[in-house]
Amino acid sequence: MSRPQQLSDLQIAILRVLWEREEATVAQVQDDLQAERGLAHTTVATLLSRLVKRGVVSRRTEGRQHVYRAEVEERDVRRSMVSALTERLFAGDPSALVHHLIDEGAIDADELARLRALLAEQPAKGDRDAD
Amino acid sequence: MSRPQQLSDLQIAILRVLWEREEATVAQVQDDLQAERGLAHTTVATLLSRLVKRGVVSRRTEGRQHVYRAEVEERDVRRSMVSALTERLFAGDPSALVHHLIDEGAIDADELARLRALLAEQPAKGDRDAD
DNA sequence: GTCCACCTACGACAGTTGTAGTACTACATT
DNA sequence: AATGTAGTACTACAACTGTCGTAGGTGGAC
Repeated sequence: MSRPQQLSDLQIAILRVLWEREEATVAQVQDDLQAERGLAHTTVATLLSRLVKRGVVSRRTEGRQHVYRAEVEERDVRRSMVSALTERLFAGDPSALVHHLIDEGAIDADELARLRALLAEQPAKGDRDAD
Repeated sequence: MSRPQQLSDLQIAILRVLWEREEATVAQVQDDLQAERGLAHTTVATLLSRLVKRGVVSRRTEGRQHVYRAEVEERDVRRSMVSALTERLFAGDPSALVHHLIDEGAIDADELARLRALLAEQPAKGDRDAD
């Protein structure tokens, strides 16, 4: 179950609302996305339906309204999308991705320090296979 | 210039061939992709044309053949795609992405050690803004 | 009891992608 | 010269995506 595969920008934006709210109606999703994207109510409804059809989102009917809920976890989506990207662009080597980020200067000094700390406390996790 | 935007899996696969070979004909690209994807010659030609049309790839005519060349650098594509992903999934925080990778255990002990070393030798690159 | 306001369902349409066939051209070989 | 071959151009088509509009149903306000 939950093989999130690849999701578009908009689809993720919608999921983000659902993740935050736990459950949401079309109107709530539309509202939350109003700032970044002014989508018509029906557009949001359509998107949600399509997401339901592919099992990424589920819904329950409450009165004459549908209440939607994400069926995939943010963590899983992150995992699958990051790993797809890593596959495509970094020959599947996640540390090459990290390398890239550092090289690009995408991570500022503060964050670098935090990462150093994180790495320091990270023991040999290599054999942690349990997933 | 070169605003690589988002590229699909296949498009990147093609670019990868061009990056490696510097220049390539349709036949060469098809050949190199033969293993991972058995695409018809015309399919590859179509893909390349579309890439040319959007400026990602250029071509030069040599005899009755076209010789294609990538017009975007791998590094730029990586940058824009990674940053788009970071935006979407990690609220634009690259270190959250690194955090995720480490959390997932995607990076094994060896690589972790290498990253520690990398981080250690990485000075305050925070003010390196030149891009 | 009527009518409005709110929702959903469905259809539509344009643009992109993956995939490939067909048509056309031009070089090379006999 | 005739023909085969290799290569490109163009067309096509199905899926998916982003975007809505319209139609239809239902509950609430007068």
